[in-house]
Amino acid sequence: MSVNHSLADDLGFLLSRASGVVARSVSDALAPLGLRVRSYSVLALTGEDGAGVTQRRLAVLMGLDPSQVVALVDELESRGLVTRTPDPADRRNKLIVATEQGCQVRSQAQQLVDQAHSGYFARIPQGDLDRLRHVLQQIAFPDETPTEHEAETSTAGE
Amino acid sequence: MSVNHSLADDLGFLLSRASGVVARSVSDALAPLGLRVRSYSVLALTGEDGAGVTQRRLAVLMGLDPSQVVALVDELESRGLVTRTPDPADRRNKLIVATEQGCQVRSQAQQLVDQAHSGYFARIPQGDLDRLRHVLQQIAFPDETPTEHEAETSTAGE
DNA sequence: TATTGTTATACTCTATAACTATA
DNA sequence: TATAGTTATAGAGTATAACAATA
Repeated sequence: MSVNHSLADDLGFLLSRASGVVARSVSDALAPLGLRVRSYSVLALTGEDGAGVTQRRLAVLMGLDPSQVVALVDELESRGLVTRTPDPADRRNKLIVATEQGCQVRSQAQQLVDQAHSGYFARIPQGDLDRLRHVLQQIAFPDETPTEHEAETSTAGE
Repeated sequence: MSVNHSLADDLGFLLSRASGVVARSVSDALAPLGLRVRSYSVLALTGEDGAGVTQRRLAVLMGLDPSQVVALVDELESRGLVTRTPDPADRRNKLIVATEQGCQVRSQAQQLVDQAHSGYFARIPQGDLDRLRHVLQQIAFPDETPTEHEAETSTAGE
């Protein structure tokens, strides 16, 4: 399994290159909104649960150290895009919720991100993209049992 | 194509997460050899052409700015793993060639990288990995016509 | 004692401009 | 002039340890 390596065939290298290409494109697309990939991710995640997300959960979901989340939330909060309120049930938790303005910026951002993505993904068949998504999820979250939030994608082909 | 975003389904996000997971693992695996992902890539690329590789070409292949290549080559050169000699045909070019010791370290490194990769890729069917590689190449090198430098590898795939 | 968030710090990675030497 | 390499620098991303507030 380790014969005649060409770096252009190395999956780790290709992941890094592809990730960089897309991230740069997304970053450029988000610049007009004053967002970067990370702050966009935070904003996107705050929209997935109306009750709010704890910073700890943001860190887990984004694969970051909790200390890195602080500055991201600080910035969004100072711009009035999210609020940071202690959870009444457990005051150690801070619940991050998008403001109305934050929701507006988020949907604008999602459009821009989609445009940027389409520049790279549009030419690739939808089935390939679905398989790509599935495989990437396996790599990115190796511990997750796929049946948890995935039950429909059954590749099992050829 | 842009409905009901969940970040866990966002290809850009998944690329970044997966890339980070694998890169960290590879980086840890290479630590005993005093290499990081970047320096390993340089070393790997020097092995693909016996005549040597120019720094400019390294920069293009790795998607880096030429100025970033300098420090990488400096480090490998100071460790005696590569040599940096002016091209007699065009003395602006510096040809980077792996030394004998560099070749030894490279093959050790490739084994370690393979082990690290297998931790993530082994459970994924080979056909899926081939498709993944192909799609990633399209994303990472959108301008390339795949037949250009893929004519000789003839991996008997598809 | 354990957990959430926070601060501080250091290191790596990335991006850019200006300089040199060769062509 | 144009290109390959180099230097310098600033910003963004990443990793770690220590601390305060709360459970």
